[in-house]
Amino acid sequence: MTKRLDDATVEAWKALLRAQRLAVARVEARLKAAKLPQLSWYDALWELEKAGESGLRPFELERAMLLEQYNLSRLVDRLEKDGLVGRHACSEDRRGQVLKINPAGRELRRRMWAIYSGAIDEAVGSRLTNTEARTLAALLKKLEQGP
Amino acid sequence: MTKRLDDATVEAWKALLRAQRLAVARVEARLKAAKLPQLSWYDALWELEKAGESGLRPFELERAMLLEQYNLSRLVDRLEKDGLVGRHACSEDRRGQVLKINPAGRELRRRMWAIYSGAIDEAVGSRLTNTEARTLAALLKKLEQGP
DNA sequence: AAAGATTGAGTCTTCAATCTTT
DNA sequence: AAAGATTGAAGACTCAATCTTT
Repeated sequence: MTKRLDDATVEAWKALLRAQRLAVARVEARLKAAKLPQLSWYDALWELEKAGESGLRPFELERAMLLEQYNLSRLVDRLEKDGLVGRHACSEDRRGQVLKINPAGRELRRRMWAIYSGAIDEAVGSRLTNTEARTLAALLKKLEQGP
Repeated sequence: MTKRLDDATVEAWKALLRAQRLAVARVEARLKAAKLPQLSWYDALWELEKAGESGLRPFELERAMLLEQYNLSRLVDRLEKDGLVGRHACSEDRRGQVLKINPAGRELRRRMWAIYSGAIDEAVGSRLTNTEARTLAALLKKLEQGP
């Protein structure tokens, strides 16, 4: 099935790039104004907090966040240096590690959410009705499907 | 007007981040496999090609592309170093310049489009009906509105 | 003072190579 | 050989400071 690239597709592509960049810029600006770190830190801390006591292997976090291996490795370096997460030996597989969030990491994530949630509402919630937001989410999820 | 952050909004936000990252990664991977440069090069070349003989001032291109000034300055450095665009003196305002695309820039943009268009179709077109694509574009455009 | 544009230094990302364990 | 993870070097981005012209 080789469909010709049509106008509606190009419009959707362009709008996707623009809207995401703008929305992320608005949210990041709010975090920065509150002297808080970037979104990627929030994502990592939140995944680790959800994982709880058992923590996550780097490759699991990597997949959850859609990051490259080396990229995650460096993000964890920074989080660890700031005492937000810990790298622990992995008993099942001696190649690997287990990442766990520290109390300071939970605390920072909480402070970030206070700002982040308001920023999401401003960037998305205030611009769409509830129904529109649901429709948008459903359409975007269709784009995530493989391959 | 302080609306409570609702579930639909959060879902839309998360889907926006994920879908855009995935789609851009897919498209960039295709360009890279064809040994072609990044999307930002395409955008800049296309804006300059549309502008034609009169070219664009850096600040105009900057606004069209949603880039910071310093960021654009460096992108233009790279395009210029590769002989794709030229910086010309501006007669109206001696602080400024005029950017114009070169023949080599037009040629590269054409070669990029051959890959890029197929990649957009794969990342977006093949996953949505025509109607869905139109709906998605319309909803995303609502997110672009000020302030 | 404000607008157009650039730059040095620092941070983050990417590429390719590496190391260890499976 | 393949999977988990890291690293040096190079590329791109960000911040704050700078320079010129308006």
